[in-house]
Amino acid sequence: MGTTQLEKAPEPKYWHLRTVLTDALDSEFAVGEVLPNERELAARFGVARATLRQALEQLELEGRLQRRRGVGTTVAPPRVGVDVGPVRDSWPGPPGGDWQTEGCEDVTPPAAVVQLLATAPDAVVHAVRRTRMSQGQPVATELLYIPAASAPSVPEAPADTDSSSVRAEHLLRALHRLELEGQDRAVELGSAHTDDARQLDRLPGAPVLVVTTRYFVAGRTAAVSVSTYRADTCRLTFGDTEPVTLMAG
Amino acid sequence: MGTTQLEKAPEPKYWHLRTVLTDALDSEFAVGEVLPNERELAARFGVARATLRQALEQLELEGRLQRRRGVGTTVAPPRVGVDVGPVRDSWPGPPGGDWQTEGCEDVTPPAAVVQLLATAPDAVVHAVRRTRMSQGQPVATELLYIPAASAPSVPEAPADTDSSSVRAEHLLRALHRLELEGQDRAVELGSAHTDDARQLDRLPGAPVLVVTTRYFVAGRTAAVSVSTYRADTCRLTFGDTEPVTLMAG
DNA sequence: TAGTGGTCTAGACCACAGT
DNA sequence: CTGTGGTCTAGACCACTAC
Repeated sequence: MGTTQLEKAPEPKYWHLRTVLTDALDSEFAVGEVLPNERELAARFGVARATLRQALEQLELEGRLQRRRGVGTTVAPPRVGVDVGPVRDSWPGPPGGDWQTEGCEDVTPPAAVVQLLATAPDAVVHAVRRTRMSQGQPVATELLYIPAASAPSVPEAPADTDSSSVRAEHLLRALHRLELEGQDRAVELGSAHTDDARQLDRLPGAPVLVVTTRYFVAGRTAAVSVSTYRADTCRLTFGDTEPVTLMAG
Repeated sequence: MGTTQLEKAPEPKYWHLRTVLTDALDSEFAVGEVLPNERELAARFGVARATLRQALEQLELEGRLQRRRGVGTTVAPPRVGVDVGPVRDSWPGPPGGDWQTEGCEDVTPPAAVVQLLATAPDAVVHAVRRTRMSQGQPVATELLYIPAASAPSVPEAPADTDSSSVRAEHLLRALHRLELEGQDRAVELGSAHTDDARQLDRLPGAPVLVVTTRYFVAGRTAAVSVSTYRADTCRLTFGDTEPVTLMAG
């Protein structure tokens, strides 16, 4: 046998590159430091730029790198833990939190939401748009779908003079008057659509964690929120228990 | 002005393709149906294969498509909701669940886990490996890290004759004897490493949802589990409240 | 063996940020 | 303007599955 090894499946180059770069990031780079540009890195490793980029994409997805067009590739800080858990079953609102309500529209929600709300397929519901900030950066956008039945005090077609964000506050207050029985969450991977991508300062298709929350009132789903978190920078935390003394620096 | 439009930023081809294909999947394809191969699709849309593949990658990431080398691209079924929530604060175990314990090893855990366990950086801890099945397919692998202090009844260095999976059962039973005070979860995006990828029937680097759970006993972290779920096929559900009557088909 | 998706290349051009 | 990452191309070859 001419070959000294059986070597069934050679590791792909981009995966090996990812490993090498991971180790380099751990040992030789500081957070915020800028890496050499892609063309130089590719040359240095003896691969095509596309292959090098495949490795960088992995690392960006894992939250190790941050790439900005026209600027360069920098070492990303550790992911920020954003709390998504049920601190207490409660309605969304602006109680000192880091959420910021942007405004509201009347829309026919996507099919998945229609199914959760059990409304008519072409029914128009209120939709409050909010943004979540963390450490000065937007980390999530949210669309809170509120069927008209859940907010009867808010007029269907508001006067144009009624500011969109004022109306959003009305809707949230209307929700708070309902007695919340419980909620329900699901997390899945998605890709940022054009609007979300722009708000999150990402390109279309960027990986996001989509958190879908159902709000129950009187045995029915009174509202549904769909929150879109940047998957590269966020770690979603669920505090299932009362806060425990942190023991890890 | 020669141009009739301002047209600031034209949509990337791969993103437009993704939209077109999404609509096509919604209207013209059934679950399980196989799509034309990539070379033909690329020709049909008048783009290079790499561009077409960029769109397919998006759709696979979103759980709309399933691609298998040597076979083809098929329309994926809707994501399966796997429950990850605190049905009741409880230790992991095989109480009729869909978890299957594979065996155990003694390892020095990764830095992130060491930090959570607050053990010495080079300390060896027990690690029970489990796999979660759903609808006949593996959807997650898990490594449950148990410091020796949390399972004093299990010998440090077992006889080789002691089967790995038998020892794993011993470790789980030892945990069950401790009074669990609470738990803690975090979800983030990761990429499947070589071992996990193989167990999940994916390629290295495949997107996964990593669920990190801390188990608290006597005010300290008695164990940490790191579960790796296929991000393309799984939707993680957190039943924060007692089960509510489903109302959406 | 034939056909599929996965990897890799060596280019080109574009959009954007900073000067 | 220059330099960066983002998009796109037209090929080639490889690994795998199924017949």
